[in-house]
Amino acid sequence: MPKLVDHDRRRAELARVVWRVIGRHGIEGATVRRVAEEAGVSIGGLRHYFDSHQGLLRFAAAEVASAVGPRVAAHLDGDLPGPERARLVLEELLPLDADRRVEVDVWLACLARARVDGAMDELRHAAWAGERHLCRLAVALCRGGAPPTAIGDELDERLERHARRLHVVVDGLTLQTAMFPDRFPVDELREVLRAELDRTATDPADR
Amino acid sequence: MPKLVDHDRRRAELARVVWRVIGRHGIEGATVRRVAEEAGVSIGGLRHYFDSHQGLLRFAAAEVASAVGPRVAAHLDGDLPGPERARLVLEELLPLDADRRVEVDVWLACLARARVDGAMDELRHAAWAGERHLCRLAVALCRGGAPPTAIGDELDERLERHARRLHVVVDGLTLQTAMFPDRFPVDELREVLRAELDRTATDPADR
DNA sequence: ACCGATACCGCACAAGTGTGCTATAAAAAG
DNA sequence: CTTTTTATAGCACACTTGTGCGGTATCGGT
Repeated sequence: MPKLVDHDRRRAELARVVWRVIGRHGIEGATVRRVAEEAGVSIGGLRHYFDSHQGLLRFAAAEVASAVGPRVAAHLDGDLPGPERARLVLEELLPLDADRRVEVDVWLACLARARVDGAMDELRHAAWAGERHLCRLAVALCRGGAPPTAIGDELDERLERHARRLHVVVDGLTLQTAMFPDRFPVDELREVLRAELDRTATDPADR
Repeated sequence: MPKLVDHDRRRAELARVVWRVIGRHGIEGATVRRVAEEAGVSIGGLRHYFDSHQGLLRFAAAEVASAVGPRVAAHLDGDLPGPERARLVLEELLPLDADRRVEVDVWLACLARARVDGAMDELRHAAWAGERHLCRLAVALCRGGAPPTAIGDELDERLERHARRLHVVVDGLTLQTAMFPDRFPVDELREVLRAELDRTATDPADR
């Protein structure tokens, strides 16, 4: 046998190449040939790890979820104050640097494609639920309440409203900074997020 | 000469067909052939009104701005109270019914393409400025202050912060309800928007 | 030393793409 | 009626796409 490569690791590497290509040429530019060329392999070599173009894109999309997960988990246990951890958690979802920027690009592109593809539907719903869960977690961290245990666990109505709002704000920040990075600098992003978390924490009169 | 059709009107009609196609098959499915077929014309007939595929898509994208403009203008002068008018204005940007839903689909698709195309760049920036202007207008309507006159006029720092936040919320609502219409029902959308406008109006302690 | 599995290559093909082009039908203008 | 202008049709071409398939080099196992 030849080099005997680690299949999973190689697939992950190739997925990063797909990210780069999508970031530069959009998802319609992420053709099999271009990804192969960018990865420095032949078109057949790519097909050895992904049996179809759809499968390649789906895996690349799933990889951003796999990349974000550990990063937020790292913030979950620590000795920082709750609101600070909430901020760090949600900031992992936002395009604050080049790496997260390309992740967001890929994610938005795949989200749009999921409306047509159907193969990414499962992933799309899982990601929504995961993001909502993180928002609930952030609310709990800001307020010092009991964090939700399983994904899907709702908070009580008052806090759930905060989670919904945070979710909307995070998605809005994502879209704006991804589509208009020149109009929306990152420090403005941080400021908006911090203000919303402050509001969640202090909760003035709570309506 | 034959029927002697109104060129502009026909182009607008064809643009609506492009909307339908994008709504159903995504922007990558909006090929010249499919649009022609859906419009009931031949591929050559389409090319008589649009000299290129890019031009077709660009015009279709510009048409959503042209469609939204008059609708918000209709809300601007009226005898309703300010906050109510602010709500109506911003709701015109959100996918609250099937028509606005397809507009949002088209808009998001073209926004994503603008990151690669370049031909839509001008339109993209104009739309951003327009949306920000409407948010400033909504703030002024909620607070009873003097509305901004020209697009690009900033409010004072306090109110500008509200406008930024509203802009983020509107975009977040747009993305969420467009991508996850099943998870985010329209009445929830209305509730979030109304809460944010309330906050803009009452402005509790203003940080 | 040999075998066979494995990683990778790259051509071939059908399908689909945008676009240029000519042809045709229709109706206003003379 | 004839002419001329316009709307529409649809074929042809070059090109790109995803994918199937046979070929080849490489290295671990025996």
